[in-house]
Amino acid sequence: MIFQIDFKAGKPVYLQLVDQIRYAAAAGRLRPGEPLPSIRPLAEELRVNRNTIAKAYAELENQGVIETLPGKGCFLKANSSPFTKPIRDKLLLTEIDEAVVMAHHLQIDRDKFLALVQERLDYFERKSTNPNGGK
Amino acid sequence: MIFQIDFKAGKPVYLQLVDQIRYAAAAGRLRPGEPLPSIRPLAEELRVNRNTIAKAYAELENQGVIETLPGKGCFLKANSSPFTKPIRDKLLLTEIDEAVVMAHHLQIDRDKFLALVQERLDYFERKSTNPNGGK
DNA sequence: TCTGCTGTCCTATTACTGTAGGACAGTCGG
DNA sequence: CCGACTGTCCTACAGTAATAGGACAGCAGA
Repeated sequence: MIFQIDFKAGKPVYLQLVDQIRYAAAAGRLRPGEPLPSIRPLAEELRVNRNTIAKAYAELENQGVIETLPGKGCFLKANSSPFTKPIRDKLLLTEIDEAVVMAHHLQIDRDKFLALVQERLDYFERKSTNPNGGK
Repeated sequence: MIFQIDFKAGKPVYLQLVDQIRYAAAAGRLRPGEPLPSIRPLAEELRVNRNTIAKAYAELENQGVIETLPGKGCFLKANSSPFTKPIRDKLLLTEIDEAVVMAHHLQIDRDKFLALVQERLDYFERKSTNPNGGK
């Protein structure tokens, strides 16, 4: 599990980590129960303070993506999403609307958009179904 | 054209404006060539500094959503998106992936997700085709 | 129990971002 | 040409967010 941090990306390091881990989980490159890299070694490898990693992990725990076992480490959760159904619906709707609005402004027509969505769904599904999905 | 600002939303006022205007444009509630509210009156109405509105408009101009005619005002552009095709593709792909990853973590299955996407496409298309789309 | 690992809390500093007010430039109608 | 409107630039201030280092707590193996 290697992460790519871009220090001149403008985006906070801890958020880059959050994104990459969420993405990796959705792509099946990280599997439920699998341990995440421990905070200190990862911090050293990425040349960042430990608290930066800790903040990313804390955020992921809030989102229900990972869980922390005191003294043992952090692990990818099996059943994500601690949120109620109405909240989950709203979260997803917001994301979808953002994509749809973006498509409008980029002048991407409906068919092309739908094709792209299916392609990405395939991409993630294939990866997360295939044990060697990662790379 | 009325905007709803939530001061305790945590989200910056100028970004709330940007979102609402992008959304309104995609929904056809704002039409190409149509003038946006002038900065000062709108600022007064929303109880914000003019520069907060100006910042939102500047951001929208960067995104190619609106254009500014010096001394005259700001207007919704007809052909949005000043970006090259590869950049546009990347922008859209990022949005779509975010939605797909979100769906994964919320445990929304493929069919439900696709149905939601179509529903939102319908929603925006209907609005932007119907002159009284707004409300 | 001691050592070395795990994550966590508290605190401090730094940098940045959001917001604000004053002065300026372009346009238009009297 | 003057006044009232348009948006813009510059500067300043305040709050917050990102990052960092020290000290602490839980677990496991020697």
